Amino acid sequence: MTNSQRVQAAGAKRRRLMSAAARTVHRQGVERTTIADIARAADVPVGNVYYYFKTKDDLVAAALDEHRQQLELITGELDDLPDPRERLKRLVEGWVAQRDMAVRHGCPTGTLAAELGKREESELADATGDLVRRLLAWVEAQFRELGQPEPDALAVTLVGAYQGMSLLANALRDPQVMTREGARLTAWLDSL
Amino acid sequence: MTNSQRVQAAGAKRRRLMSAAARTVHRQGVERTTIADIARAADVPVGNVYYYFKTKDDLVAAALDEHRQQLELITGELDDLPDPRERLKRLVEGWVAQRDMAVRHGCPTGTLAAELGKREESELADATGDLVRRLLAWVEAQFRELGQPEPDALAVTLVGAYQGMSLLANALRDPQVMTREGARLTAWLDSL
Amino acid sequence: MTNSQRVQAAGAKRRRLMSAAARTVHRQGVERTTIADIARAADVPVGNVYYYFKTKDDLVAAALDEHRQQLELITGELDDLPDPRERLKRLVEGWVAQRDMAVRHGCPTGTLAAELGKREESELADATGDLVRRLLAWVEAQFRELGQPEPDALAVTLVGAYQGMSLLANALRDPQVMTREGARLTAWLDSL
Amino acid sequence: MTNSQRVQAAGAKRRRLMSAAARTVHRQGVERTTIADIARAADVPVGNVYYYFKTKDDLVAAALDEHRQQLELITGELDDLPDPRERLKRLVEGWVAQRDMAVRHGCPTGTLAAELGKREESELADATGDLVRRLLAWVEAQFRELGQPEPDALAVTLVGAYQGMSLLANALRDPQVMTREGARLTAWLDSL
DNA sequence: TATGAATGAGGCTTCATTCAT
DNA sequence: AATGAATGAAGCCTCATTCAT
Repeated sequence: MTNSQRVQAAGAKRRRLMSAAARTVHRQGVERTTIADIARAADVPVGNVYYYFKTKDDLVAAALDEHRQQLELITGELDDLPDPRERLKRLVEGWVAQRDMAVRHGCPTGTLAAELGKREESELADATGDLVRRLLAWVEAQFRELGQPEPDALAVTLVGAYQGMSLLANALRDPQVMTREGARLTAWLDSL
Repeated sequence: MTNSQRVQAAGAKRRRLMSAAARTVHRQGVERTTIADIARAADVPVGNVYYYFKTKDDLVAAALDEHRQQLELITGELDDLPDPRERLKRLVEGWVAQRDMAVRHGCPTGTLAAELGKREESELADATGDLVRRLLAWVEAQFRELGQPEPDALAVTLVGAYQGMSLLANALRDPQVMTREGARLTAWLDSL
Repeated sequence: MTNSQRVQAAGAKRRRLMSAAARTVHRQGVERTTIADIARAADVPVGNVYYYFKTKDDLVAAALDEHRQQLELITGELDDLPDPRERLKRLVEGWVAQRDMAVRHGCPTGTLAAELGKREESELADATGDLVRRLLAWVEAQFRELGQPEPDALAVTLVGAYQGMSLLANALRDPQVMTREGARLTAWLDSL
Repeated sequence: MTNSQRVQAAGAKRRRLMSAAARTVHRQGVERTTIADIARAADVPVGNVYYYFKTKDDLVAAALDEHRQQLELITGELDDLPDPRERLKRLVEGWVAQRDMAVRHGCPTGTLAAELGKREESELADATGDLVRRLLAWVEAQFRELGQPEPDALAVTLVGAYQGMSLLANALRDPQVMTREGARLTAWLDSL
């Protein structure tokens, strides 16, 4: 194995841990996820986890970062579309497409925010806030490009609707919540 | 102390524990709340808690029940209003009035749903679903009384908006989310 | 078992833990002593230790307190002697009598001071300092009663000699260090 | 890099590790010092430490050796003085000159002895004993040269006083202990 | 020799739950 | 019913040591 391969492998391991952390925390919640759970999911010996992340909170932060990357990937792709309205509609489509995930575990970011939001003076709570703000900012930019007044309020409405429908779909174990609300949001975007 | 007083005191203790469980779990989340936390908040010796609730999950169920009682209290009062539209608007008003709580700890039911929704095959998850359904049913009844088509979808929209705005207000630590979205919902209800 | 007996038993357990902590820490040093070591020595289940002491440092503080009690017991008895010179000579005698302990593990307070003195801004370091000061204060009082000038300096000399001879006896594994130095100190006290 | 340069560099690394071990262990104590601490202080990668020292105990032994070298350096220089009394007085002077170090971390050898002396059947304990004996032997030689009877006992007294005053200075965080006791020892040496 | 990475044993601590009165 | 105390199963984290190259 060459040096660069080793570095790559090491980077890969770190990334595996980040992804495993994101996945496991989404499925089980922060507090019900143990380091051992994440280690197992990443196929890494428990003791070795601490070589990459000093504390469990660091791993949770990494999970947040993973979601941030996901977000940027998605919005980055949507940015290729010429029409901001189309971008928003595709965003909603994506949410609906993931409805089964929402039914089982809720929105990854939203449930993380709900759990971490209870911590006071916490870096993790702040980081979750940042992540949410990032999504809001992107959505707001689309509304602004559409020439809408109060694009920030519209962004809160749209993202809030997504959070609400994910939470209800999860609580009711009903994917229809996602499809129906998704359709409503799409219609609403078209009506603007 | 007479026998009936003792029974009453015991009932009071149980109720104190329920209320303390609801309050503490709302503030800290299920997993970060210990039995000792609840016992302290209820001013009940730890060992005694188990006389009233066999397990921690039972206490969480009791917290859910406490929220259910709250819900019934509120909807019961609203039912006194003659106009269903007014009832819904007052409901939204109540949400906005509690914005500081939402900012600090989110919606009690919603955050509980987010945390418990991760559990599979869990009575607690089911119970949370029931609680959410109860609210939805009441809201749906109002929309039906208003002669709206698809009152169930409208209920999901309204309650989802509440869940979403609570989550965002909490994540962003911003009460304005509640006031602005509240105003929008009120206007929407007026427009129906 | 009556209530008072139970309380007594509980107190006894706490005291057993304190004594075990003092003994074990003296024998093994702070860092090489585990909570499990102390629990075993006190015949208490590990988990139960935390009912009495919140942290390991608390247990070490308790060990210090145990030594403080020992010190007060000893000086209290010596205070019954009418002559302060005699008191000091008996103190030295006591040190020499314990020479085998010194050879094996050094002076309990001194070795604790050596180990904890490395911690900066530490309550334990402060507590050790207090304990040392207590002994110094008592010795100083005797020298003052003897009409000696600079009784505080003499106290430092005497206690310092004790610490030094204990350390050397331990390092050299030689009880003679204690007897010879003890004799010298006795002669010195007589010469004042 | 030539072969000899490499060997020299390697030797330098080894020496750097020894010195770092001595310094770090003196500051933090044996058990609170990690291999990583020493590696960092020596600016050597952790994994590389084991090329020079097989175990942590070997590193501690190296620290002891470092102190032995220091001792020999000091006594070697003092041996240049013609008068043994002067040599001893200068030794004491050196101790007092280092009072701030004593206040912060105690005597390097003494605190090591206190910590390692608790180990039974330990090579490290033996090695510490040897180091102490070396100092005693040198001091004893001076007293012998001065024609004092029982030079070994006098050596124990002097070195013991040093250990005692270092320990007290450290425990009380008071450099005055060093200056006052140093002055007393100097006067004592003059009086012999 | 040099080095980042890996490994696993063990220590501290928490906490739901049970026990003895 | 009431209560302090007891119990033990985890969970998080550290660290000496080893490995692979």
